[in-house]
Amino acid sequence: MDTRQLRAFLTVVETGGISSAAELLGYAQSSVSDQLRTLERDLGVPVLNRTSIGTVPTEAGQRLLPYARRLLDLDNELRRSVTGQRPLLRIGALQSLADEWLPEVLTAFDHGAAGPETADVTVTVSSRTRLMEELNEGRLDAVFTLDSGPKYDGPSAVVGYDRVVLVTAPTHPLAGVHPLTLADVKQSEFLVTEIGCIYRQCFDEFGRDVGPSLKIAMITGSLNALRRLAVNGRGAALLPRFSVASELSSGDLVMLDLKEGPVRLTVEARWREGLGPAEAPLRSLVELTQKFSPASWAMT
Amino acid sequence: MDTRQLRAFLTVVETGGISSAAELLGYAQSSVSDQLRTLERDLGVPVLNRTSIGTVPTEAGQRLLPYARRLLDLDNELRRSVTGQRPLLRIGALQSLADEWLPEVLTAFDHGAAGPETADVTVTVSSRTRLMEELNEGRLDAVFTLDSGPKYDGPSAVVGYDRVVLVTAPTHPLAGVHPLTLADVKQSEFLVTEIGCIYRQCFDEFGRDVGPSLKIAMITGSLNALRRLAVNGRGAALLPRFSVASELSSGDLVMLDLKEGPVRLTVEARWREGLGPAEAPLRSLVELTQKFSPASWAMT
DNA sequence: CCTCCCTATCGGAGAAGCCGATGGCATGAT
DNA sequence: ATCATGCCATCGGCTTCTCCGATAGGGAGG
Repeated sequence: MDTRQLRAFLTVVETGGISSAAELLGYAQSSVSDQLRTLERDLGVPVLNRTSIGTVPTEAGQRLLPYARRLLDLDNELRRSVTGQRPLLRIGALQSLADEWLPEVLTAFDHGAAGPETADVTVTVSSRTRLMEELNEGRLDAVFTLDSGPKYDGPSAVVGYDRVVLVTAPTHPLAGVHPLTLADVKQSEFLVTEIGCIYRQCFDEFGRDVGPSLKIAMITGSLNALRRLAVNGRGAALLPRFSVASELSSGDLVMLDLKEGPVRLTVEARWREGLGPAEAPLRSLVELTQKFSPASWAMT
Repeated sequence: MDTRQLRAFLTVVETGGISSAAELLGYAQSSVSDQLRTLERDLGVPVLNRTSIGTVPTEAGQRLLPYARRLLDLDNELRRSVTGQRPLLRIGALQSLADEWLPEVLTAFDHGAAGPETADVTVTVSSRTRLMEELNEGRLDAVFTLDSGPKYDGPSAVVGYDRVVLVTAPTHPLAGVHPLTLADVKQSEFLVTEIGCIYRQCFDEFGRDVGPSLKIAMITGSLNALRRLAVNGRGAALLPRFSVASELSSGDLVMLDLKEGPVRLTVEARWREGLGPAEAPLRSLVELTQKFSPASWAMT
């Protein structure tokens, strides 16, 4: 049994085909085919169903899948441990968290941690659903996400809270209205992100509460673009407060004092069991995140 | 990375030399030397210190050791899972437990368990210290031992209790004495096992309580030999009651009613964490052992 | 029916695995 | 000191495996 064979198998399953796996791995197609044949001869059981449109795991292959992942993980962990490197902690986060919050936490972690609690940290930015996929498939060790989504049955911890706020540029018509009513809000145009994004979800919930008449001025996939548009007075946006913390403090955006609608958000850390040497650093990091919540994170 | 290389490394460490490992594995000495060189080239770090009297792991090799074991374990588990075999549960036990108690428990387990709680069970008989060694090194998944010995920091459960009894053949002079006093006992000659055995420990404790004048008639390493000697009237023996249960019920041995000295024994199950698919069967087995304690096991 | 994409197979070149034999090196006995 | 012993690395050889490019088969979709 060879890690190459397991990696080949895993890549075939993940890419859905032998040819694509071969290209990804830098082998000839025939070589991967050979490797798989060797693996199946070794195991005594076919693990892949080859069809003319692709290759999918058999029942035995599905049983093999988690083992292949664990073995390859263990192989990486082994190499780090043997060569005396620090353990690797692969975390994932939503873009907003990765942009506005993780950098400070991670620098604090780098400076504060010591002994067995240090680790090399990689951060992967992705959507909530993809983050959970990667966590479940073992490509990530831990994720930080804004709550919601299906239940997670692994270990987790609440890291902090935030609320959703309605922001505009200070020059925006709504910015001077006190107090602000829902009727005023309905006049304005909104900047929103694409469906599936946490911010879009907030907006949709807000829309359900307020009524169906909210006007969408622009849809963008990039959080930074959306913020810049708001700063330039192109409309209002409904966002977690921490994600516009710097704009609020610099005055580029103002928070409207609307009583209705603000949604409470929970920032949660979720991780895998059996992390090995990365477990201690992760726990230390999670504790740090809980202590680290800046003033702007407090629930008001 | 290849399982052969890891197996070679592990065998070298366990046998203390490359030549011995090669012989054990069925390779030529030069082949194992090659395998190790390949492994070290792959890892980029020397993992073995070769000397003219043997080979021992370097610091990096000691870090490699637990990973090698886990990987090889995982490889075996994988093969079982993929080929649809039941998980393997490797248990170890003291000879007395393996002889007098486990057979019935295991047949009950075989007949009663179902679904994911079945497993192929292997039983290894060994001394308490070796059992704990093999458990810690991952060659056994669980052990059943009579308590005592150093603390164990893994999961464990008390499976039952027993007491130590003084037995002789019914024809033995002591058998007719009622009530029996310590003075009577000191007249008799004892059959004992070798140092290190649980029975010998009972005897030694008894000796400390009674006084230093106990007479040893014979020392034997075999529990069966000791029992047959007792049955044939060659002396008295101090043994856990369950280990002579059949002889007591058949009348081949009688239990002397000595008030002093009986020691309480705890039968304990200890197992590893991270058993994988063998965990559910083990828990089921442990529960079964707790329910299964026959009447003769009750503490009186 | 033809085309396209995916995969298996084949033959050859190169690499790796394995072996037996040899030699170096430290230890321990003579 | 010297020799013998046991351990390991190295070398040349044979075999086997690995990988590749090219080719062929076989279903899906136009």
